[in-house]
Order: sequence, then C-alpha cells, then structure tokens
Amino acid sequence: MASKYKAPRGTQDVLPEVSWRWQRVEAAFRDICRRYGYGEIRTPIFEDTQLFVHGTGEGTEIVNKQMYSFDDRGGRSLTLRPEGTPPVVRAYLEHGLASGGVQKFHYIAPIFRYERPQAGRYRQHTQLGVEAIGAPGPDIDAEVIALFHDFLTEIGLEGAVTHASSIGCRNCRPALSGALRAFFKPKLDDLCDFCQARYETNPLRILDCKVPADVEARVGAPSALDHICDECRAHFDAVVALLTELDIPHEVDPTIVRGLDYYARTTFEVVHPSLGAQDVVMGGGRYDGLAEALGGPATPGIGFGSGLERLLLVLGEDGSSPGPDVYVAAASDEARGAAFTLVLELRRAGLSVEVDYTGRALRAQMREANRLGARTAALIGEDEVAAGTVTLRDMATGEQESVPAGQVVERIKAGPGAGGSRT
RNA sequence: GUGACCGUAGCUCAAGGGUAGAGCACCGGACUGUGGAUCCGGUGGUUGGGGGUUCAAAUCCCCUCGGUCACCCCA
Repeated sequence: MASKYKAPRGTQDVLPEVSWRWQRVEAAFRDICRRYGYGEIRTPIFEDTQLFVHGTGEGTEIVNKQMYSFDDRGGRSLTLRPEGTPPVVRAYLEHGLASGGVQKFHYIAPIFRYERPQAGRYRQHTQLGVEAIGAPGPDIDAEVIALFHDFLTEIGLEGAVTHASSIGCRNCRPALSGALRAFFKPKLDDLCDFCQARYETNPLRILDCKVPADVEARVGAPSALDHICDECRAHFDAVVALLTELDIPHEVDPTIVRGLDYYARTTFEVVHPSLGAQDVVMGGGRYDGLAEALGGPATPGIGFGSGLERLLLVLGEDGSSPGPDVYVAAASDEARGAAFTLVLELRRAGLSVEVDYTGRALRAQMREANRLGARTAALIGEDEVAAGTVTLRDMATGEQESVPAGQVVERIKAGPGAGGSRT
C-alpha cells in the first residue's frame, strides 16, 4: 500500500499512458461537432437539486437513489450533475437563447451517479453529449443520430448497432400505457416482481425486461409504434426515412425505453455487443416537454449522451502513445549544460523533447530514448561542444550525422533519416 | 440495493498452517561516448486494511475497504 488513501469507489485515475487515448476520442468528437455546428457549452459541475428533481423527474431511478446531493454552507441543496441535459436546457432558458433560433450545443462533462460499480459503470463517468434545442422537425432527430454515427466512424469503432423507436407524446402516451395494461392484466401474476411494479408506474418498461418468463408473456403485446398518435407516427416515419436516405444503419426497435421522465417521441440508443451487461454506448431522445417542466416556454429539444469510458472499453488498448520528437543525450557530465540548453532551444522551436534528469550513463539515456519511442536522439559530448556540433541519430535506422549547432532544428524538422551514415 | 467470485512486488501470477517466490518491468554490469538481442547481478512486499484462532497465519474465522460478474439501472 503506497498510500493509505485510494481513489473513491467507482472512480478512476486516468494516467498519462492512457489519457492520450481519451484526448484522441475527445478531439474527434469536438471536430465532428464543429462540422455539424454544435458549439461547446460548459455548465457548472453542480446545480440546484431541484433542477434534476423537476427536469430528470421525480419518479426516476437517478433522482430517487443515485444523486450526490449536499447542502452547502449557505444551506442550499446542490447536486453533482447526474445527467447532462437539464443543465443545458436551464442555461438555454436562463440566457434567453430562444431568441436566437435553433441552438445546438455539445459538451464533454463528468457525470456523477451513486451506483454499484462494475466494468463500464462508474460513480463518476464522462459523457460526450449533444443537445439541439428549438427545432421540432424530424430532420434534427436524424442529424443528431447521423452526427454520432459519423463520430464512431471517425474514431474507428465498428460493430455498434443503432436502435430507434418512438414512445409517443404526452397526448398519446396515456393511450399507449392503457393498451399495454389491458394486454398484461390477465398475465399479471406471471410477470416478475419488478414488472408487476412497472405495470403501475410505467408499463412500457415491461417490454424491456429480460426475465425469460416476461419475454414470453409479452409475445403479441401491443407495439408502441402501433399505439402512438398519427402526428407522432408521422414524425417517427420521417426520421426513419431520413436515416435510410442518409445511409445511416439503424434498426427500428419498439422495445427501447429510456429511463428519464422527459423523453417523448423519438428515442434511440447505440449498443455494442462486446460490452456485456453495460452495453449501451449512447442513449438519447427527444424531450419536447423539458423546458416547460423547468418553468420555461414550450420548446422542442433532442440530444444524446455517450459514455466515454465505454467507448474506450470498446476501442481497446491497441497502439502506444506517440513518443517525443527528440531525446537529447549527454555523453558526459561536462556536456549536460550544453545538452539542456539544446533541449530548451528545440522545445521553443516546437519540438517535443525529452532528457535525462538523473545523471545516468549515456547507455541508460539511449535505452530511455528507445523506450520512449523517440524518433531522433541528439548526442552532445565534449567533442560536439568543442566543434560546435550535435550528433543526430535516427533511432529507427541507427544512422548518425554531425550537424552544426545552428542547423539542428531545421535538420530535425526535415525528418530523420534524410542523409547521414550507418554506424 | 441483492447475490456470487476475487484482492500476494509496478504488472501477470505461484506458495492452501512452519524462512513469501517466479516471469515481465525497473536499475546496474558484460559493452569505460551510443538503444532495441543475449547473459550475469541487484532494487522492490508489515500478502488491501482491522480484529480473532494458533507455539506459528498469505493460508482458517469475523468485520471492513476495493475490484469483477449477474440482477437492477444506464452512458
């Protein structure tokens, strides 16, 4: 035990040897969002607890048992963001952004939920998310799904499957729930305990249950898509048609149900088979009633959240972090001063440069250069200091050449291996 | 929140009541200004933490913390 303290349960340290992977995915996401016109929004890491109670919904698992809530010294009840959407809608309303037409945002933000950790499920995780507020039509639904699809293509993640459905609006949801209750009523005793509870609270969720008896019990159950109103149906059909036209692979899956109260109409998720039980890599949908629930005007909105840790899990651990451009090695203690001067000069010229800080032998410095994956080693010894030169070694080929001190930057930038002689 | 399995060196794992070990990694040498291969040597552990049983505990028992899997939930 190196320390008596450990990272809290369900959290993790991301060390430099892996954080470069995170940065790569984040950069790809930001670039896709730039192309689609989704500007970055940064909201506080904690919010008024009521924002989530009223936004995410009182009946939800998140609000009931997963929030990190605390009173601050002024007696305010605050909550660590358990979910990305309500803060964005809150900011949208707070800053009067409705007057600016459709607003599109993206964020990369830590999310906190008190859950039992397991692979792909953490108490602090990071979501890549997007929110488009103010646009009611099916085209924006398709755009958001397309954006994520392009993002997955960009980062080279293959094998993901996109499921989409519609759970109706506040006008037709009651009829849909009623139809489901009517269907399950005679079978109520056959359902699992959870589903018996869901029968009352949210019968849609019975369609989502994995208990074998329930899977059997729901054969022939009414499909959400057959019981939503004409407007909702037309909206969903249009979304599907657009996805098909855009060549975005997708499956219509009436069993997908989201766990948050505010979802309406289009819902979707992307799963990946390599992940086991926590296989949802992205989830989202339309939330046309959320702004109103937060005290604002009726405003349509749609967005998704995607778990960065899960994406990384799917991507695996191939490849290694890029090494420095140059490793500067001192052949003797007398040359260390000159070596360090060269290090700073090269860094100021824009190169990434490493050196030894522990006074080790040249051999050890070269081993380090190799381990780090440096492309070029720059050697300085007494000979070089006397001659005003630096010896550059191409680490891949072993070729070396002596270069006047003033030309080192230029020579390295020209790329290793362009000249020199074998050793 | 429920159930199950698991925590030994930086990493992957041995030792199942009697001196805590190996491989990899790391450091050094062979090679006194030159990396990747090979050989030799070395550093490194109050066996997750606490308590108990015992002459003796990594090993058996209890508690606790953490991880993993499933449920649940979700990203």
